Amino acid sequence: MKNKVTIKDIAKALGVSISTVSRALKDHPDISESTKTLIKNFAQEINYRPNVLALSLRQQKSHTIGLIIPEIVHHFFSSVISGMEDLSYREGYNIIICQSTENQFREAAALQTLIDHRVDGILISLSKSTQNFSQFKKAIEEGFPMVFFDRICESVETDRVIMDDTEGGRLATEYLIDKGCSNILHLAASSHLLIGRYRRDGYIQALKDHHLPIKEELILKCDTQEEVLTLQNHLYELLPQIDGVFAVNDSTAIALIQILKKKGYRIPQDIRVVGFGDGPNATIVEPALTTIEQKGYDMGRESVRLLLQRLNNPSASISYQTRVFPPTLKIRESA
Amino acid sequence: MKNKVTIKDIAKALGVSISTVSRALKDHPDISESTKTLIKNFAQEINYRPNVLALSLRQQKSHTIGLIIPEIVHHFFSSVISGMEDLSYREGYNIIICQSTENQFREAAALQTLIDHRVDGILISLSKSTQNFSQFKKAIEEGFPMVFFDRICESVETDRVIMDDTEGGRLATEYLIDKGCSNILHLAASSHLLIGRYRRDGYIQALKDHHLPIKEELILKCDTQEEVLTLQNHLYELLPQIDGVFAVNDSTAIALIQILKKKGYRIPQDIRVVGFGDGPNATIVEPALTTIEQKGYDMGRESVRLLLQRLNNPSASISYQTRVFPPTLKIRESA
DNA sequence: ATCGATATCGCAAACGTTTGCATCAAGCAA
DNA sequence: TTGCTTGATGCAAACGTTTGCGATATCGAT
Repeated sequence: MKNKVTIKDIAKALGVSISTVSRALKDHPDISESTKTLIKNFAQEINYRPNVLALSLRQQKSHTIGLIIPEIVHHFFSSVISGMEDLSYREGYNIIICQSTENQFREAAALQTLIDHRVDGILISLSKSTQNFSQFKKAIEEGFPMVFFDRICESVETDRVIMDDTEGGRLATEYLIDKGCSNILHLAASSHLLIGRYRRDGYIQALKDHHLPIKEELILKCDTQEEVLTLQNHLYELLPQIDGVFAVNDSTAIALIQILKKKGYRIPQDIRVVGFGDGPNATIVEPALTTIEQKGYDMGRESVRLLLQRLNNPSASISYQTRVFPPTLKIRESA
Repeated sequence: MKNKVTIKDIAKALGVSISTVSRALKDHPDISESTKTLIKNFAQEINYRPNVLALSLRQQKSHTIGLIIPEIVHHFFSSVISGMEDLSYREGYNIIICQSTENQFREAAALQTLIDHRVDGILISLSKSTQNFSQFKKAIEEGFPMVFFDRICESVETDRVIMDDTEGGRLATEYLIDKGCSNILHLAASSHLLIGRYRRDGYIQALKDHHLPIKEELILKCDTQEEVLTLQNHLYELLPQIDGVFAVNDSTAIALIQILKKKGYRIPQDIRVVGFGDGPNATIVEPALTTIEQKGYDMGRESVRLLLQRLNNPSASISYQTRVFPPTLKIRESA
């Protein structure tokens, strides 16, 4: 931060004007070749680097994009970040990262901070607790480019990158049915979380498709490892009547497998289990988890692709797009 | 980014000067209470937000810190990021994240980008491939605040946050010895990676302490899941003569356990295995992995604490500090 | 009435760039 | 010589702030 050399220093040292230096450095045709090389060489020599802050202020463009993410320590999300970083790096953008920790107030603060920082656009996956979307709507109405990924909100019109959660839920459940299960427990996410609702919808649809009864008591809100443990006893009571489980994510599926095994259940012989996510744990648990693959890295890339596309299209000509990633069932041993 | 209201707009609307608005908004004593409330209310009303870019440029301080990290998708590193983000959020700083993907050129580019962005300081964990540290040294000499964490470099003098890897390696190995192992294989990281060397040093020290022979052929460079698979045959040849394994990280330990089990070895009865890291996988693999705990979140927090401490101490008065986190052995079932 | 103190406020420079426009000299045609 | 074009460069405003200093008005004290 100290004694950084500026364009002004170059001008003074070479006895030319600031504007000449500026133009020379970016090959403006008005500047003679001789002064250009003179200035360029000198700049190189003293290791001149433009001040991005000043640039951003001047051109009203920061080449920075903001990211709001629920939890960084989460395989899916960190994969998403990785994909985002990779692509934006290639495109000359930087990412400012904010973690909402599933807290809507912190999420709101993050949005404000990012806007204050004049990021060119924002990538966001909603926190579980967010119920009020007015600030997002307002930002978008004001023309702030924003793309929602994974945890989106249907009521705000904008670009989106999601996967087909309904189809994922359907696929998972149908596979269980095909394997002969008829009493399938669904460990679900909170119903106001869209992805949770969709996955449940898929579960229900598969049951309907195969003319199986939908039993409310077999849909249990339970979407974390911890929750599996707290609901342990209730789960044990349910067990005798079920022969398959579709869990809303891998970690609950795995936690469930662990307590099932402790009770002596054999998987998949006694109970079949399928998860959602296909994180690295899926191949470590025994039996290896059959689960829905979720392409975090690709979704991350696609999100910034969509954002940049909008940034580079000055006019709001193109209508909002929704990219849907198809789910794939990774068949392993647990079902 | 569009029609953002500025301090100038407020001035014009209220018929006062720009400086008055600026001072009023920050409670400068020169401004009368009446104009203060007038201006503040108006600013609130039209939802004025200062332009952080302009601020940063003016005060030569961006309230932003740069992070260079090898791989985001890695439990330890994502925990570190999480801790960093949490603390810097509290302290009013933002984080710009760059991923080196274990590539020294990309790492160098990231450093330059961050400096160009005038971040107030940099947090970095070196890529595996980095051998040339001149740019870091230069940056530090120029007074750029930088703290290295985990993957540090001894030859550059700066603040550091590490864990006692030697002690970790010693602890792990000694535990194996205590359990009766005398032929212990070490799956090691590349020796130019400092943490790899230290963990190996700890391994050797434990052997020496207990008067066990150090066999070079039992130290194998193998630090990823993939490498375990490629070295599979070589490992199988080694197996008959060993009764314990200390792996440089959890994922190799787990990969090893998996191929051991495939060969019919019982763990820990036939071979004891201890890992390093204590990620979420450690409790999923069977048998649960005995491993060295690595406090990523805390190390992340401590890193920004150290950095902010230096930022807030204008003079370079305080000498460089190295924070060392003590390792803890998490005893489970694999050893 | 004069003076100094005090309270309020505005001017303008500065942070590091970019860029429209003006300037100036040289060259050339008439 | 005059006038016009062309090539090369500099001036200054602008991006949105902060801040040292000067300006003005008010007021009590002498």
